Amino acid sequence: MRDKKKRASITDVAKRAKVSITTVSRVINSVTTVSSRNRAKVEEAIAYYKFKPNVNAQRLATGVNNAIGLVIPGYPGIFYSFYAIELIRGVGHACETLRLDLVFHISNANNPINTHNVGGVIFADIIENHTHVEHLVHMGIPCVIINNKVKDLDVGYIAIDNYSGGKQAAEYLFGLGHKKIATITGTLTTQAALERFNGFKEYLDQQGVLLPDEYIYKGDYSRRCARLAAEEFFGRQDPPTAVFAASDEMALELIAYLLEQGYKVPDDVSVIGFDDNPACLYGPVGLTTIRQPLFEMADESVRALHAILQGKSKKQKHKVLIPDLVIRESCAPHTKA
Amino acid sequence: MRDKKKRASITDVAKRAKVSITTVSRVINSVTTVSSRNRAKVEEAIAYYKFKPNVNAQRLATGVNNAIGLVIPGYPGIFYSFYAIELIRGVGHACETLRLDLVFHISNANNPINTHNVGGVIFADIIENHTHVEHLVHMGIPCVIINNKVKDLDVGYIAIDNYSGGKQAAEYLFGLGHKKIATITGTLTTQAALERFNGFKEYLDQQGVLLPDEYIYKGDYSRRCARLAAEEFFGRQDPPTAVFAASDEMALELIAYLLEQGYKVPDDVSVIGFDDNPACLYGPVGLTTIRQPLFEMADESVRALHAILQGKSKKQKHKVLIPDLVIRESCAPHTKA
DNA sequence: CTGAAAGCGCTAACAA
DNA sequence: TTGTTAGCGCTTTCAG
Repeated sequence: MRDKKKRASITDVAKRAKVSITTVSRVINSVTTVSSRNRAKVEEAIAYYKFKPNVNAQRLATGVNNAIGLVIPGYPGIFYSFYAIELIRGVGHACETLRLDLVFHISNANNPINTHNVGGVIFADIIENHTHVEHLVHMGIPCVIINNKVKDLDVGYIAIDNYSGGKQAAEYLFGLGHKKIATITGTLTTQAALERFNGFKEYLDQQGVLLPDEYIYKGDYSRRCARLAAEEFFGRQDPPTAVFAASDEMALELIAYLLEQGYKVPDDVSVIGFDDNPACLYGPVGLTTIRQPLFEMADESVRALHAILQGKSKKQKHKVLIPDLVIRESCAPHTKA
Repeated sequence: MRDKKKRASITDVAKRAKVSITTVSRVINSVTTVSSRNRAKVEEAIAYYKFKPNVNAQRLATGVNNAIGLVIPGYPGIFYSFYAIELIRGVGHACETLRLDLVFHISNANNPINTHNVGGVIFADIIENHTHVEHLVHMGIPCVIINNKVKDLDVGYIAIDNYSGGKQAAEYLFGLGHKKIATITGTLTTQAALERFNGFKEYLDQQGVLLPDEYIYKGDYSRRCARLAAEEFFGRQDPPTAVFAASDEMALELIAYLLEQGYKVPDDVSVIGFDDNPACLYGPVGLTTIRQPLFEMADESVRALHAILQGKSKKQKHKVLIPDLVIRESCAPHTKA
């Protein structure tokens, strides 16, 4: 809408302070070459009008755009995942401290989003969005992808080594003497979940431990699927003695099921999760898990983009963080037979 | 940053199409008075350059700003609440369909946020932000507050009747024959949690049911506090037979505790929540709760703001939705003694 | 149906 | 240290 009572412009301020608009611009932008006398006058006028520079005009004039877009995949349930929440939190926080505008986009395959008017874009994930990223790259808009090592495009990425994470989980369980190990995977169409699973499976393979199909439940990070997996694993005659869940949420639901059924955790069944979701700290059993530094990843990605926007960096940053094992109480050595 | 390879501008398109920029502007804005011949030429040129109009220039020229800000209070844990997530989801969704830019702000008392460059602002809550809202109102920026009936400022609000919600919970439990009823409240510094508590308490008062201090745990919506409350309520010699938790999350943690301790839900203890958080559908016991239409509230608030931005509406909208009881399995009639 | 020209509010040479 | 001036990319009268 047109502002009824137009907001004061730089011209109004300049008039009242009896200086040129350039001088006003200078004090707005903290340029030092302004006499303290003039500065005072300008500041008075700014205060008088409660003047705020028009950001659109600034952006148009400078060509710099201090806004970044965050694209979150829009599939149902995404907002209930620790993953997405941590990223939003991390990106939001970083933007607030760097004084960047955060423009939020929920992507949706059939409703291509408009990430114009931002200086750069962060993708929380790249599912269904590859062509979108391509397009932005083509337009010269810098992109940073979180948790997906995109090598075929000129974009930055900040990921974690999911393969290592899965492997660490397997290693820990195996080291505890478990042989009958099951897993509930994440959404295997994502690179992250797939690598996590591969790291897990391949380590076990190398140790000569069989991971039969009945011990693999292809999940989607939801509590619901964790319960279904639990029913499947522990409904059969030869249940596993340890389970690796690809997210803490799933691990928690699994533990809840186990306790309901009268199993003891970790005495009867060891459970290891993935994420290090603090919401899982207050459950009945402290959850052993693989810590994924989501918040830091988000933070890093904003900083990477910021560096590019400021022209401080010209090349895209690629970074892979290593997740680590957090031992609490949900896993125990396998003793029986 | 300055774009290295500058994006094509309207001038480039005009040149290639051999028309004036005015004509290009017309096709961009779907003005009908353009010959189909010219339209075709312009469209070709637009496609050729993959031209996107510069939003800053558009906003500067028209004075309309199709971006809205969403302010989320920044206290720890906010991002783990169903409340905030639903609002973000709802606002995000509405913005996507209305083609508004959503600028996301995490407010923080000591770091006043910059909600400039938006046409209007939605506050997910108003804690610590009253002066901020005041300031925006003064600047002529329309604001809509969610879940807080602000009457002393010219702002819109979309809220739910929390008093009624609390009352309904009490009514249901009382109707089931319970007399020893406890409650875990939300953060009582918020209007919403306070009204919810008042509705609950006053109904019980009216029925002559005592709500002693030992049966009131002042919580903060976290699972952690729910567990502490549970330990307090059920650690004493005279535990309640029913509990109203001001959020489903807390109700769920309470139930988890109860099951761990060998209580049966709802046979030994009835539990009612608040929210209708779908994440609570897959627990061991279907949760009876008071449904709070957060998503709709968010949606409504965006539409209200949008109407104002479009000039279709001039007066601020005030709306109070009524929450409703959703009966599942976590409450049972009180039979004993 | 089309185009020339005047801004929108601000920044950034360039002069003074 | 200051001001003049020319844009940034687009919309919008207003003539034609």
